[in-house]
Formats: sequence, C-alpha cells, structure tokens
Amino acid sequence: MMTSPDKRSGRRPGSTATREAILLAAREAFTDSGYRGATIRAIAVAAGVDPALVMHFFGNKEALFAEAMRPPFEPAAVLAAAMAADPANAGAVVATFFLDAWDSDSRRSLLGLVRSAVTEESAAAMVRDGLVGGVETALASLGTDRPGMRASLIATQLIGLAIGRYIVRLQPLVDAPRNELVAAVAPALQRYISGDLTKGEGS
Amino acid sequence: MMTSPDKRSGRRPGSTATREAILLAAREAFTDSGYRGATIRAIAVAAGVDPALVMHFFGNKEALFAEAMRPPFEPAAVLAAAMAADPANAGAVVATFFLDAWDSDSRRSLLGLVRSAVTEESAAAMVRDGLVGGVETALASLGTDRPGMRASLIATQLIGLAIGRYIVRLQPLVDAPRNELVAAVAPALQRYISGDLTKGEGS
DNA sequence: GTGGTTATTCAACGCCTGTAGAATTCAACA
DNA sequence: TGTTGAATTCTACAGGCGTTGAATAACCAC
Repeated sequence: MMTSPDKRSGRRPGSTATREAILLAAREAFTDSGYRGATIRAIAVAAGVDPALVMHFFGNKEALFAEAMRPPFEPAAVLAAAMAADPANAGAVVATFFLDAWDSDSRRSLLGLVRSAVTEESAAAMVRDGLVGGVETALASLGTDRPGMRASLIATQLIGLAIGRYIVRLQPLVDAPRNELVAAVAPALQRYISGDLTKGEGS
Repeated sequence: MMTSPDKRSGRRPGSTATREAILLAAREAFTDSGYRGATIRAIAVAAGVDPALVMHFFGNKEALFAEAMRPPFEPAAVLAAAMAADPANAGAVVATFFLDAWDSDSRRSLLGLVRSAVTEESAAAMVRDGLVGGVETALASLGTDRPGMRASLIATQLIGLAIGRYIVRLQPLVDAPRNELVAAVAPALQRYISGDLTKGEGS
C-alpha cells in the first residue's frame, strides 16, 4: 500500500517476449508429460532461460500451470452456439469442434489439462469448474433437464475420445479421419445433450 | 544352467506373505497417485518393509508396476459372454460389469492402469495390448466389421466414464446409482458393439 | 551523468527419488 | 549343530526436484 501512482522510473515490465516463450514451453511440457512429469528446469531450458526466471515471473509451479493451461476457448459457448444453430445436430457440431481444436496444435492446452487432471487434484478442479461447470450452466439456461448429469456425460465421451486418440494413441482412432470419428461419436453426444437418458433411443 | 535339482537346503522361497503385502500396497499407491506419483519408499512403508526389499523382490519400479497392475479379469471374456447371452443387450451388460468391478475396491488395478496410462508410455501399452487388443480379437471372432475401431470406441466411453466418476469425480456421476449410469451409457456402448458406425441410429 | 526498477543469471540449499552392496536375521535341512 | 540360502535391513550414493537470495545487466526517467 502507499505505492505512489506516479512512480514512472526504472525499466518497464512486460516489454520482452520472454514471458510468452516460457508460457509456450510450459504448455508443451505440461501437455506432453502432465503436471508431475513436467519440470521447471526442463521448461526453462526449452525457453532458453534460467529456471529462476520462471519462478520470478510466476511464483511457483502451480501458478505457472494454472496460467499455461487456461483453455483458449469457452466450451459452454461452443455448445450454446451449436444449440442455437441446429439443436438436432448439436452432437456432431460439438464433436467436430473439439476434434478440430485438438488437431490444431496451437491449442494443446486442453490435452495438458486432461493429462494432468488424472493425477493432480488442482488440475481436476480446473476441469470440473472451468469446463464441465460451464457446460452445465449453458445447458441449464437452455431449460434442459438434469444439466449436471448431461454435462458430465458429455465430458465422459469427449475426454475418453481425447485420451484414446491423442494420449494412449489407439491406432484406429489415430488413423480415422475426423469426419468418421464425428459420425461414430455424434449420436452418443446428441443423446447426452438432448435425449432421454433413461430409455434406449429417442430425442 | 546345471542347477542341480536336488539342492534342498537353506530357507525355502515364497513362504512368507510379505511379497503379497508389497503388491497390495503397490496397487493402492499406483491407483491413488499414478506411476510417477507413487514412490517405492512410500510403498515400502505401507507394507511395513524396507525399500530395498521391494527391489529385491521385483528388480525395479517398472517391473513392480507391471506385476501389480495386471488386470484381474479378461475384458474380452466379459464381452464374449455378454454377446453369447443377449447380443441386443450387450451394452448394458458390459456397462454393468465394469461399474461393478470398479466399485468393488478389491479390483482397483484397472483404475491405476488408467491413471498411469495417461502419463506413462509403458502403462499405455498395457492398455492398448492387454485391454483394447483383447476386445478387438473377441469382436473379430464374432465376425463383426471393423473390430479395431469398435474396440477403441468402447474403450473411449468406458475410460471416460471411469475418469469422470472415479478420478476427476464429477459430482453427478459420483452420486448417480449404478443402474442409472448403465441406462445412460448403455446405448452408446451398444452402438459401438453392433450398431452402424456411419449412421445416426439403428443396430 | 545518477538513481531506480526490472530482467536475468549464478550458486546453492534441503529434500526426495530409484537404486546398489554389504551386513544381518531367520528358517530349513544335513 | 553347523551350513546354506533366502528374507530382510542398514547405509549410502548420485542425481533430480522446487525454490531461494544475492548478484549482475539492461532499461527508463530524471
């Protein structure tokens, strides 16, 4: 407190691109190795920087993880847009969008999040609150019944698909073109979004 | 070679229950923390034993993991039995069986396998070959088309469900009774087992 | 120039890890 | 009883980890 608002001397912060380079390296490390497997030292080397600089910018490993893994889009918004366009086809739209996002490696943070959520409680909380929670409120605002259960089931299928295709690398899932995977998975998603969860078929 | 078959002096091996205690502790540790998170020292403490004894019995951490995480049942056999009994209902049978297996904590090794497969390549290989591969050959011997893709899709939904309910702990999935989850997920599984993967509905 | 502020590095601490080898206890047989 | 071989423990190494505090270098304002 009492930090005078006019102090304008000294080197200005944020002028260099180093911070972004660290975040980039961290995203890659967390995506490839998960929270525990990624090391601050390796991230620093990848960014061409001293490990202590990472601490200087982000404080500690957990904070770095939180900032690096922030998802680059709102899954809830994706679902809302898909429902607004064509409710009967929302499953396919959502599946297409996620596969696109995962295949474009500029947005690999979701994979790192999933990979870390499995072993690290703080990452699991980010998935729960940031991703599934958002979808749940989006469904609720559409007036759907049991939005929490539906959002969870959707996450179930999408996370499973991501793990199979990108992490465990099950060959058929790796080889299949996107549209084929979409066709395979869309009906299940459609059912979770707007179908009757107690009966076999129907919407 | 040339180990004389009559040497019968000295303490006999395998007489104590210590080895089993170590395996039990290892299963619990790997299940709770994954491969990297679990430590030999913690496993030794939990088993009431010196860390070096763990090495003495199992050689190294990876071998211990492989022996501790061997799945206690054959998923392929489960699917085959379900198909033999009632093909149109196999999805529900498989879902029921897996939820039962996961809820009975005497068989938590599958969870540890999933948890570790996400960060450890050797564990991922066990999932690929031991679990998904078995289901694939089971489907193939039933004459189903595209058994590899089907087995992978089944794994996708089951692994996603396990992660959501037992690892990330999405509340709706944790709270829901088993039969409700079975009803929610069975149609998707049924489609992956015997449905048309290119069209929306139908079997 | 000088002084203040930030970026960046250096060197090190304390802790935990998997693992190795020697030493010791213990049960089974001669 | 004495010998044998396995079960078990003790001690220790070498390396990696997250983190810290002090030091230097670059920048900006005066």
